[in-house]
Order: sequence, then C-alpha cells, then structure tokens
Amino acid sequence: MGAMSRVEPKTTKGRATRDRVLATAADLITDRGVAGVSLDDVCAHARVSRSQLYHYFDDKADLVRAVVGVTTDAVLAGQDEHLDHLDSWAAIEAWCDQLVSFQQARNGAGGCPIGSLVGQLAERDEGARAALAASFDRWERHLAHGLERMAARGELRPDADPAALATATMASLQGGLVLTQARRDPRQLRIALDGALAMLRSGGATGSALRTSGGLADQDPVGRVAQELGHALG
Amino acid sequence: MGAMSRVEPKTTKGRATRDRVLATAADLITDRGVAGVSLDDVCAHARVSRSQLYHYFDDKADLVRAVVGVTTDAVLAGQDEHLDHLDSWAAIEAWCDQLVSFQQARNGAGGCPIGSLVGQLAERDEGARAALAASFDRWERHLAHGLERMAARGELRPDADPAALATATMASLQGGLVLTQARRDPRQLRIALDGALAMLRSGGATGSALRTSGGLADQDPVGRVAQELGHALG
DNA sequence: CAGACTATGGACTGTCAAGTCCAGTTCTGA
DNA sequence: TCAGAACTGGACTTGACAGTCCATAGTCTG
Repeated sequence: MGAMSRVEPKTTKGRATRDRVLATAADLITDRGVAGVSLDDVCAHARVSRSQLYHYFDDKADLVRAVVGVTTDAVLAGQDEHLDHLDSWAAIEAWCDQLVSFQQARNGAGGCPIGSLVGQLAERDEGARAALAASFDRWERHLAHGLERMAARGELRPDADPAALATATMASLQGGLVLTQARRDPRQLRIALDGALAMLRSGGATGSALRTSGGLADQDPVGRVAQELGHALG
Repeated sequence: MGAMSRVEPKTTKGRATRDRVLATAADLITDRGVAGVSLDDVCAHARVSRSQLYHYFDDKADLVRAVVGVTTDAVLAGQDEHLDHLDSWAAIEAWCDQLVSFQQARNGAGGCPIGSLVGQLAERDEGARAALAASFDRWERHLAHGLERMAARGELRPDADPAALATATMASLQGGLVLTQARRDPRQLRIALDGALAMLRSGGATGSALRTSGGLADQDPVGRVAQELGHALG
C-alpha cells in the first residue's frame, strides 16, 4: 500500500488529537465541500498545529479519504434507531419519515453528506471512490438484511430480490436528496421515498430486470467492504 | 445578474469565441469538476486568451452558471430521440435502456453531468442552484407530459399522479447514477430504473405523497443546520 | 478609405494553499 | 524518572489561480 509515512497515535492524547482533526475536517467538508476547506481551516478549527496534521496524515487526499469513513459513521449513527430493524413495513416507513423530517428541518439544504462527496471525489481519487462505495455498502446492507427477513417471513412477493430492492431504494433515497437539494424542497425526497415504498410493495422488478441485476448480493459485500475500508482508512 | 459588466458578442466571430469558451468549459467541468478546472485550462483548450474570457463573463462563477445551461442542453440533446415520446411503456423502457447503455459504455464513470454539479454548487452559489433546479425541471417535464398522456388514455391507474411519478422516476435515475458512479457498476442504474418502472406500473404512491406535501408550512427557517450537523458529526 | 468599435494576446499582480523543515517545549506512560 | 511521543509555531518554498491592464490586430460602417 505504498509508503506508510503517516503515524498512528500511540497515546490516548494522540488519539484524541487525531480524532479531533478528523471530526473537524468532516464537519467543514460536509459544510463547504472538499475544495472549500483548506488545511489551515482545519487546523484552526481543531486547535491543532499544522505539524500535527501532517504527523497523522500524509496529505490532504489522505485526510479526505479518512473523512469519508467518519462521515459515514455519523450518517449511520443518526439513523441507528432504525437501521437494525428494517424488517417490517412500519419500520421502513418510520425510517423514511425520519429521513424526510431531517431534510425538512434543514429546509432541503445540504443533500446527503456521502452522496455529495461522490460528485466531488469519485472521478479524481480512486481511493476515495472505493471508500464511498464501501460507505454505501454499509448503509445498504442494513436495508437488504431487513428485506431478507421479510422475505423469509413471506412478507414480500416470493419472486422479489431483497438485494435489488435495497439497491433500488438507496437509489431513490440518493436521487430524492439530489432533487431536494437542487430544488430546496424536502417534498422531493418524500415523493422519491413514497415511490420506493410503492416499488417495494409491488415486489420490485420481475423477470428480465432481475436476471440482469446484480445488487450487493453478488458482489461479495463483506469481503469488499473490509478490503476497501482497510485500504481507505488503513 | 446585478451589474451587467459582461458583454454579449456583437460579431459572428465574437459569438463563435464565446460559444467555444462555453462548450470547452462545459466539457472540462463535466470531466474534472468545477474545482478541478482553472480558467487557464479553459483558455488553453479553447485557444482563447484570458482577456476574452473576462470580456464575455464576469468571473468564474458567472461562467459556471452559464455552463449549467449548456450542459443541460447537451444532456437533453443526447436523449432527444426519446424525450418527446415518453408516452408508452415501450418508449419509457427504450429511454431507460439508452441511459443504461450509455453508462455501460463509460464503465460506470462520470455519473450525471447535471447531478454532479448539484453537489458541487448548490450550497455555494444560489444562482447556480437555481439554474440546476431549472435543468431538472426541463428534463422532468418531458417525462411528466408523457405520463399525463398515458393517464389521459387510461394507461395508468386512475388515481396515479403523473407529476409525482415523474419526480420519483427522476430520483431513481439520479440516485442510480450516483450509485453507478460510486461503485463503478452500471448495473446499479439498471436496478434503479427497473425499480422505477415497477413503481410506475404499480401506479406509484397513492395518497401519502399528497398528504405530506401540505406540511411544507412548518419549515423552520434558520439556525438548525449548524446545530444538527454538529450533533450528527460531532 | 478612415475612424470607431470589437476582439485578442500575453504579461503582470496579489493572494492563497500545499507541503517541508526545524528548533524547542510539554506531556505521558512504563 | 526519563525516553519517547506529542505538540507548538513559524519560516520558507513552490506553485497555482483569479483577476487586471494595456497595446495591438482585426472588423465593421459611414
């Protein structure tokens, strides 16, 4: 994995400093975008000297890749009451409601902290792109598992593919957030997620669509996630 | 929009120069992102001097706002065989197929030129955000009109809302492109669009979207964003 | 053709950011 | 206690980029 010039903290104080830098960077980047944040900004807000930042991270790209993981942690943590129980219609609806009301509270601004990073990083930094793919995997897996449990209980149409349904729902969520952000209108997300719910209830695409589709399921999610996260966060 | 310091070309040569700058900028920005393109890059590729660029555009932000329109023109032009006839299942499927095969040809890279700009610009430049919202409107209107014609012919469920269905489909498209870009896997778009087709056939959400859209009133103005971000990320 | 308007090249300025280096100080944990 | 780790702070280099300016070349029109 190339030159390992960056350092892992060896004391609790060092760990705290590194964490503070990371959290600050994640905050600023979510707010202003990657290009809108300088390392001086990060140092100032985290009350840390430049030398420390370069002590723990190789360069800005290294920091940004680490930020992807931290941002994902934060996004998932904000939903943790729902994510492990997405195995009933009521639970899935409650999850959607939470996502929508969060956007309403923000007046539609901000979009998805992870999704926004895709547009900024995916074409410029392969490591960051892989980390973002891993983020979506982590997120989507919760829904896929819930849908699998529903399928096992016969609450989905027998020919439904839980993995594909989860992917399609994630797409509605991300796209709904893009439209919400562009139009400054949280109803866009509501409409997108209501569409996703209708799709889930209908059992999703059947026939040719399922034949050609490969969701998380046939992509060896666990192994890839671990590898990509390891690559990104070291 | 305030001070009109930028100049409209008054000769055919001037018009050609301005168009060349715009087309070049749109190309480069689609490729590398807004922050990844310098005005020197644009000048070099367009074989134009910096003074020309500043003659026709106020500054970089002005250029970028103009690029939004040009990019939208290009995206819609790439679909013009389909956009005006999205009024049958076969036509909608053909449109989806074209979108997917385009992504396949690019190996999943690039995402949506318009959608990517949202993440880069929406929070930083209100004019650009408005232009992007208008772009989505232009795009979505084609589908909405097609669905309206289908509804008029009784080819949709009677309680279906063509406008909401179009919005939900656009969300699936945009989100599918985000996932495709992050995972470098065009099948993600296929799955998302198959989900959208299932949703369309099912008639989409009934009632729920309309119920909640009345709740726009309780959008709380300012202030919460920073606090919630801090809560989510801190 | 001549003067007015337009287009153009390219140098120039100021600013800001990334990354390096180092000399010295404080803290932590075995 | 003491060695190693964490940390400070700033100077410095290098490079990139936004934006300005002016002299000149080209083009239009009366």
